[in-house]
Amino acid sequence: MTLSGVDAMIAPMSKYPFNEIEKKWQAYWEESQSFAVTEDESIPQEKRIYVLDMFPYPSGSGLHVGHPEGYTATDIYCRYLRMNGYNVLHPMGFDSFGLPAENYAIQTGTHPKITTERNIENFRRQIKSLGFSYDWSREVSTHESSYYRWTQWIFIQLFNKGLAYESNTPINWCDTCKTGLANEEVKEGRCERCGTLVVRRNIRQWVLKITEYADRLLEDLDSLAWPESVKLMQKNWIGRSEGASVLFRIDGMEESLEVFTTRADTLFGATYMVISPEHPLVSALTTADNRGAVEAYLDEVAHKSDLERTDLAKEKTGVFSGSWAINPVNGEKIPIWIADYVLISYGSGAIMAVPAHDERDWEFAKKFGLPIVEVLKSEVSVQEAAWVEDGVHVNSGFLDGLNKDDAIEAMIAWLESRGLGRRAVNYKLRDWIFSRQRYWGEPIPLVHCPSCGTVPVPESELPLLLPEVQSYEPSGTGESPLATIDSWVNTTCPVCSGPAKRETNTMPQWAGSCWYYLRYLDPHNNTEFVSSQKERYWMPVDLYVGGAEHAVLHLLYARFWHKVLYDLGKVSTSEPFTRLINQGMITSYAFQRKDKSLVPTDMVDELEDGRFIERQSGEALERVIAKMSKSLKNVINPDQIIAEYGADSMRMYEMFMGPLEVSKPWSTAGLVGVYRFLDRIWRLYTERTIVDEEPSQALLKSLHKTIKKVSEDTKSLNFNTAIAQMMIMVNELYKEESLNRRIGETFILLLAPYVPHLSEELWQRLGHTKSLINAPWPLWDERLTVDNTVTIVFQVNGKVRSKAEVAMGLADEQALAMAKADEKVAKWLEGKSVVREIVVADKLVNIVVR
RNA sequence: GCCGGCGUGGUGAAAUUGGUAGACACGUCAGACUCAAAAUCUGAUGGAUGAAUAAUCCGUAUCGGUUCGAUUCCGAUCGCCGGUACCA
Repeated sequence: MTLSGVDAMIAPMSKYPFNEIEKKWQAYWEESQSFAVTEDESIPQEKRIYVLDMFPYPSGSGLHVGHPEGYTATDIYCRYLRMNGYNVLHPMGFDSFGLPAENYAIQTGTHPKITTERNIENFRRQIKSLGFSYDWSREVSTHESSYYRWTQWIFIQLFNKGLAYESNTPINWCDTCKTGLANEEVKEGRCERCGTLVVRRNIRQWVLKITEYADRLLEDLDSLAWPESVKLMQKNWIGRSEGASVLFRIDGMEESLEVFTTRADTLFGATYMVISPEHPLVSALTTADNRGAVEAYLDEVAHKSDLERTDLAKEKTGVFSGSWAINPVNGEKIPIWIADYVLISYGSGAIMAVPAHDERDWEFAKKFGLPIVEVLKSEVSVQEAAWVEDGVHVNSGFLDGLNKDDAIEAMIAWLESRGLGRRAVNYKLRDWIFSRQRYWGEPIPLVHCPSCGTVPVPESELPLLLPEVQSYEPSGTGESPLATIDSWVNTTCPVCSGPAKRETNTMPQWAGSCWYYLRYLDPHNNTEFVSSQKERYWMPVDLYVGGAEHAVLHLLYARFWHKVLYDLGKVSTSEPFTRLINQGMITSYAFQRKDKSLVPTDMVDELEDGRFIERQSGEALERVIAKMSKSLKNVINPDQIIAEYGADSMRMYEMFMGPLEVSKPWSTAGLVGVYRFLDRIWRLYTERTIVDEEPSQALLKSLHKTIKKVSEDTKSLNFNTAIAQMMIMVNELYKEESLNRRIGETFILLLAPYVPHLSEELWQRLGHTKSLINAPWPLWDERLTVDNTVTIVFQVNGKVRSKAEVAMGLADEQALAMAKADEKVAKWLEGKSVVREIVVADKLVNIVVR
C-alpha cells in the first residue's frame, strides 16, 4: 500500500468544537477591547513593557507558517505578563510600501494602493484568526499618508542636520528592479530581492551619512541583549579598522597620494603603489607614453560587472601609469600602478603595496614582475609566498628587531612627528544609498530651486502626497515615474517662491520600518510623530522578535535613525531595541534523488516500511529538510491548518516543535499530537465530574511542579519544555476518576497564554463570568515542588551498577554504606581494592576500585 | 578562503556551574473497548547478544585529551546551515 501525498492532512476523528470556541472568544476580545492599553501613570515603570514583532510585508500570497511562530511566542509572553500584572504594549501593523505591489501594478494597471490594502485585509484576517492579543487600535501601515507624513518629516530632520546629500558616484544598479540599491541590499554581487547581477551606474542619488554614526553603532552593540551572531554580523558590516593614513609624494608633481594602511610597520617593504581605476588622479598620473594602455585598461574595467571585478577576477589585472611615488621612509622611487583590485569606495582608493606581506599585493607583484622585499623575518621565502604572520622586522631601519604591534606604533609616531602621516580609522560601512527610482514609496520631500538650491518642503505642507500616475513603469534612465508628471514636478520654491522642481525619487522600503515602533506609541497624533510623554512611558522596546534576515539591514538602519532622533532630543533612549530574538525558520521536508535533485512532495510515495520512492520512476529517495517553496509543493498554509485543527493547535504545535531560535521542520503528524493533547484536555473538563474536595498530596505536588516549570519556562521563552510539563500534568490527571476543581482551575490559568481560546471556554464552563486574561498567574509553593524521596545511583568506576530509592538529603556516609551493602555493587567490588569513594548528595555514589 | 552556529533514537526533541543520556510528542508494536474498524484508553519501545521483566556490552558526528565520572570542558577532523567576499 502506498500513501499518496506524503504528510497528507489527517482529518482528526474526535473533534472538540474549536471552530465555535475560537470564533466566540475572538469576537469577545474584539468587542470588549481586551488588549487596548493606555499610558496609565499609576503603573510603576518596571511594570510597563513593550513587546514587539517585526511587522510583515503584506504579500499577495498571504501569511506563511513562519509568521505565526514569532507572533505566537510574543503573544504567549504578553499574555503571561498581563496575568503577572504588567501593562503590556503589543502592537501590529504593516510594512506596506514595496516592489511586489508596484510590479503587479505594472503588469495589470491596478493601483498598488488597491492591491496593498486588499493584502493587508487578508493578512489582518489571518493574524486575527490566530487569536493574538494585539492592540489593534494602534495599527499602522507605512503607505498611509498619515504615517508617511512623519517618515518624510524625519527625513527633513536628517536633511537639516546635514546627514543627507546628493551623490553622482557609481552606485549599485539593479536592471530588473530598475533602481539603485544600498550596499546592504547586494548579496554576492546580486540584487537581494530578485537575484539580478548588479551593475555600476552613475545615477544621481540621495545618500544618508550613516558612516557618521559608525563608531556609535559599533560601540553601543555591547549594551544590547541581542544574539551574539547578530551583533557580530553588524560589527563585521561596520568593519572598523585602525591604522594609519600615509602621504606619498609623487615624483615631479605637486600632488601627493594618500593611502590607508593597517600595516604601517611594513612601509619599508612598499615597492609600488596602486590606485583604483576610478581614482581622481588617474588621468593626471598617466604619462603620455602610457596613455593608450591606461585608457584601454579603464575601458576594459568599465565593462566588467561588480561580480567579475571581485569573484571571477582571480587573476589580477592592472596597468602602469608611468608615474612614480616617493616612499617617505627611505626616499625610494616606486611605480604607481592602476588596478581594479583596489576599490575606490574603501579608504582613499589608493594603497601602498607590500608584496612580501600581503597576499593580494604578492599575487600582483608576481604577475607584473615587481620587486618583493622582505621586511618581517619570514619562515618561508617571500619570493615563494606572502608572509602575513607576525615576526621580527628586518630591512626596516629604525624598526629592525621590533615585532608587528610595536613596529606599527613606532612607525605611526615617526610619521606623525614628520607630518608624513597620522593615525587613522577606516570603516567598511558606506553611506546609505537612500533614493529609489520607483513609484510605490514615500516621495522625498525636497524641492530643487535654481536660485536657493535644494530646500525641504515646509513641515506644514506634509504629507507630500504620492501623486496618481498614468504608468507605473520605471523609466530605467534613473528617474522615477513621478518625473513624468509635469504638474507635480513643477512647483514653486518654498523659500523664494520662484519656479522650482520637485525631487522625483522615492524612499526605499526600509524607511517606513526604521521608526514604526515609535509610531505605535502614539499612532493618531496629528501634531507630532510621537508625543514625548508617550515615548518616555514605553521606550525602549523590551523584546523584539523577528527573522534573522534583518540582522544587518533593518536593524542597522533603525538603530541609525533612532540615534539621530536621540541626538535631536526627540527620543529618550540611544538604542531602540533592548533585547532581540531571532526565531528560527520553519522548514519542510523535501525528497532528494541520488543526484541531489529535489522531487516535489506530491510526486513522492511513502512505502509501508517508511522508505520514500518517486512515483514515476520508483527511485528510492532520501528525506531531507529544505525551505518551503511553491515548486517543491511543501508549503503549509495556515488557513488550512486552522480550519482543520484550530488556531490553538497551530499555536501550540509551533511552540512545541523545538526552541524558538532554531529552525525546525514542519510535520503535520506532529501537529496532530498537539491536537490530541488539546482534545484530551477538552474531554477531561467536559466529560468528568468536577469535585470540590481537597486534592491528594501527590496531585498537589504535580500541580506545583507544573506551576513552577511553566512559570519559569514561559518567562524565559522556553515554550517547548513548558508544554511538555503540561502534557505530563494532563497524563497525571487522566489517572483520576474525576477532576478536582482547584487543580483544574489552576491548570487552566497555566494553559491560557498558550491556547487562549480553549482556556477561556473551559474557564467559563467552570463557572467564571470574567475573562481570564487578567486573572492572577498561579504561584507555586516551593515545598510542594520537591520530592521526599530521590533515586540515587551506585556506580563502580563511573559505571552505573545499581540504584536505590532513598529519602531526600540522605547523609553521605549512609549513602556510601548503602552502596557498599548493595548486592550488585558488591559483585563488582569483589577481589578489588577501593581507591576512592565519591558521594554527590541526592545524586550518586561512585566507588573507584583497582 | 575567512567569521559564526549546529551535529543526540526510526522522527521532532529533552538533559550542560561535568553526576541515572533520550523527558514530552510523533511513529511502531501489544493489550482493552467493538460484531468489526476507526476513535479512545492502558502498556512497551536507543542498539547488539539473549527465551528473558536476567545479565553483559555498545551508544550523544569522528578521533584523541582532561577527569572518579564528559552530550556538557579542551584539541584535531568531517558534515550541514548562516554571514561575508580582493576592505589594504
